[in-house]
Amino acid sequence: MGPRSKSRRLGRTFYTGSPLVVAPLLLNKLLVTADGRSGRIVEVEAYWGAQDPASHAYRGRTARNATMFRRGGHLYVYLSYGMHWCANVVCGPEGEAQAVLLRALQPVEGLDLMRAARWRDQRRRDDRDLCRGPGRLCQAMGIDRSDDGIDLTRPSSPVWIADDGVAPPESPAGTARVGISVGTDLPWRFAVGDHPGLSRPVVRRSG
DNA sequence: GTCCCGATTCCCT
DNA sequence: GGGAATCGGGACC
Repeated sequence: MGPRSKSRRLGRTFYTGSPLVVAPLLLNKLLVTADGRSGRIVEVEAYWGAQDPASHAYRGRTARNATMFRRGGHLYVYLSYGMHWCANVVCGPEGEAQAVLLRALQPVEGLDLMRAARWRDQRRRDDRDLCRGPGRLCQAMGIDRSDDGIDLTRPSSPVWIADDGVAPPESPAGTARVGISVGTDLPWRFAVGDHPGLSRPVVRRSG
């Protein structure tokens, strides 16, 4: 009996909060694909629309970021460095362009599909690298731009988010976001503490 | 039209 | 720890 048998959907209201509320609540939820892949969300980052210089929406609406401006509960997918897809959970009300970047999953189901999607040569590979990093998790889950805009609240969607009863961490510490050049002082990265599948170790600022 | 660079990953050292 | 890969968006002329 796999996790999906006891999973339930998250209602639209779950996604209407701000990214700083939704991001930590997404920890320990399951990202599930229609072909049987699933992974537990262990690392996320909040992006706050027009207020956030690191956000794609900082300079307004474009064809690429249009999905960010929809109401919460949709999937925003974009291409990074010309070769990696990155998946975001849109949250907040319509027009706010708030989103949560999914940075790492703990693989749960469909690991064979994930391995096949990630690696042509399976030798010398570590399953901890399947979904460790925003580009890797999209490759493992088979997510690309064709999934941009799908409804994450529907179990019938190609990708959706399920709650299988595992609670999020009680008070995950916010730490600095990764891979950006502006807004680096904002502690908007949230992770399940000490999880081996994090894209990077959680390091709190000493100052 | 041209130019720069990115919410990254991989492989080598 | 460093550099290459790779390409679309957005700024600017």
